[in-house]
Amino acid sequence: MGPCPSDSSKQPVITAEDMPSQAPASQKRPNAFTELMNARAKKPRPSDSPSDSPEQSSKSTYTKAKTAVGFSDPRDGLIVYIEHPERNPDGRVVEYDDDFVVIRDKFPKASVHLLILPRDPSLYFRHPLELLSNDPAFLSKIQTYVSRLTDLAASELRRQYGADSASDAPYQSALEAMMSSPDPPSPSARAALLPPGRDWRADVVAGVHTHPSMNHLHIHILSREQHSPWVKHKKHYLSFNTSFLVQLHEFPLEEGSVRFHPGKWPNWDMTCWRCGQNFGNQFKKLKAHLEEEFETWKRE
Amino acid sequence: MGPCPSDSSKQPVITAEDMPSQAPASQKRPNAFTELMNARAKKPRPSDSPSDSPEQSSKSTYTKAKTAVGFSDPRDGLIVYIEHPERNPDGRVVEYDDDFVVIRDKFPKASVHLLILPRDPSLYFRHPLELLSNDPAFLSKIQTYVSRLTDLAASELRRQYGADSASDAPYQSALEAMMSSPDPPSPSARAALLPPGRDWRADVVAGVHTHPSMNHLHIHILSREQHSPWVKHKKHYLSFNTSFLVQLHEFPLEEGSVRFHPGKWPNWDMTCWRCGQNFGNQFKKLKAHLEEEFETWKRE
DNA sequence: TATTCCGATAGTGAC
DNA sequence: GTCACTATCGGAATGAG
Repeated sequence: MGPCPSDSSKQPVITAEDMPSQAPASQKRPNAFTELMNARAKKPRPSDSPSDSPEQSSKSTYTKAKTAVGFSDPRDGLIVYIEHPERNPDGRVVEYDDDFVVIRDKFPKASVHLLILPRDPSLYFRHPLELLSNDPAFLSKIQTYVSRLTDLAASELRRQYGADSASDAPYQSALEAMMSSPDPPSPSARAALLPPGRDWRADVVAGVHTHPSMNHLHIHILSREQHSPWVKHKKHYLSFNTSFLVQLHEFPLEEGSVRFHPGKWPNWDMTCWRCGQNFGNQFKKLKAHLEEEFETWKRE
Repeated sequence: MGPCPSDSSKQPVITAEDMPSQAPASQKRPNAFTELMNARAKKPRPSDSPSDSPEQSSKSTYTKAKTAVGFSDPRDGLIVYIEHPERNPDGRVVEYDDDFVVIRDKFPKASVHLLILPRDPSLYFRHPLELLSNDPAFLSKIQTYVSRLTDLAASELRRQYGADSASDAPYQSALEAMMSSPDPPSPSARAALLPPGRDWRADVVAGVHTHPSMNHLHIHILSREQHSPWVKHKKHYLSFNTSFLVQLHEFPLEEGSVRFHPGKWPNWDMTCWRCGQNFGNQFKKLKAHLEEEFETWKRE
């Protein structure tokens, strides 16, 4: 196989072989991981028996109540993943268990963009800043997920851009040599034998929006380069590149923090995440600039 | 010849036969009139000798000075008609003499839209409200032109829409009978022999903009129906359908009149000139409504 | 602060 | 207050049968 052109290499083709060993994927059925990342298959969650979940009926009641009054609200679009990850709607489910579903964002704002969806109905409509600031146990669980999913996102960045990256070249060439050797090591043994290469984790951010527009609680994990056709207007960009995004490592917020009330944040200037250049309200110019920064960034 | 579809009958095809006798066109070389309305030919003005006009050289100097500093200002776009009507630029010249040039507006905002352009360079940049309020002799000359050109515009409306008009039917049928008689009367004798038909003059307005955007003094004469693809946005419509247009019959304004300072007129609501319906800022809806009103209006 | 469509609004550059 | 082009900003609908 020759190198892929950059604009045709975005299909997730992660395999179990590509999974970095530092990702404790074994906690969460790594096969489901990688197969779901491929949008090919999913596995029923072990506890998905029809009778064991009282929330299941109440959730259905809730959904029906919403549709009974009229039309469905597009802001409720995440509920189908939360209630029926086993259906793998739109092929977006990456993994799930009793507590969380992880999906690829339907309108990704970066090369990698995952959402963590808590499944506990009592958490659906909690304000993310309040919850993550006041529920240490929940925060801790999320941090565990985020750490592991950051590795997943980093490996996906490596898959997409490793061949273009100068600083990843040692890893890439060592991997190629290893895989073409007569007796390749097992996947779990590989990482320890490879040079570190580029730290793709540094390009992954996780956090929540101060005022989410999708109704159900969700945590974003995405790469920071913001190279995506779905970044279409100012608020798309600002919502991931200002304090409107509260990153996981910033929690818990102190009570009464100004972060709870960002004011007229859509009026803030847009500044390049990489070089800091200020583009004011000129979104198109920012987009053109991001295209240039992307080309430089991926070659780092 | 069968009846023309309404959307293909806009080409000016006025002939000398069509000129209403009440238009004192003979004062202004009616042949030039009609031929220029056809955008086919023009005649040099009698006084256009190279040496008899000191303004001519000063005007050329002015033009050169403007172009010398760089590019020409599109707001000076009327100067070519004023200085060189004999060239009949773009075929838009309707008539001219030593004092005025009459052209068809390059971006007509109605079925008929003429401009009167005074040729005296000392008047070019006079404020139209001030000039028409304080120079009775000038106002009088303009009124004479406007009266005659209103007749011309009315005859053009008759040409375009007479066949569709219920109230013009007596005129139209009498004209047809007259022209198919064995011995048709001369053009100048016809009007006295025809019934009046529809009063198309009532649909013609004349006036000036309080803050013209074209630099050289110009007076508008146009039909009021505002049916034109060049009416493209709110200010186009408001500028002819509010007190921002000062009609000729309103002059002279009293000194200190509020008409000199219309304030934030582009924020005013748009209301239908015919039925008074208020469209606020909804230009597209107004446009659709004007289309309906046009169909009714022309059939009156 | 979900997308999408449509339209109103605003700034620019023309030459 | 020209036109024409681009882009920004703003509201409203948004499904399913």
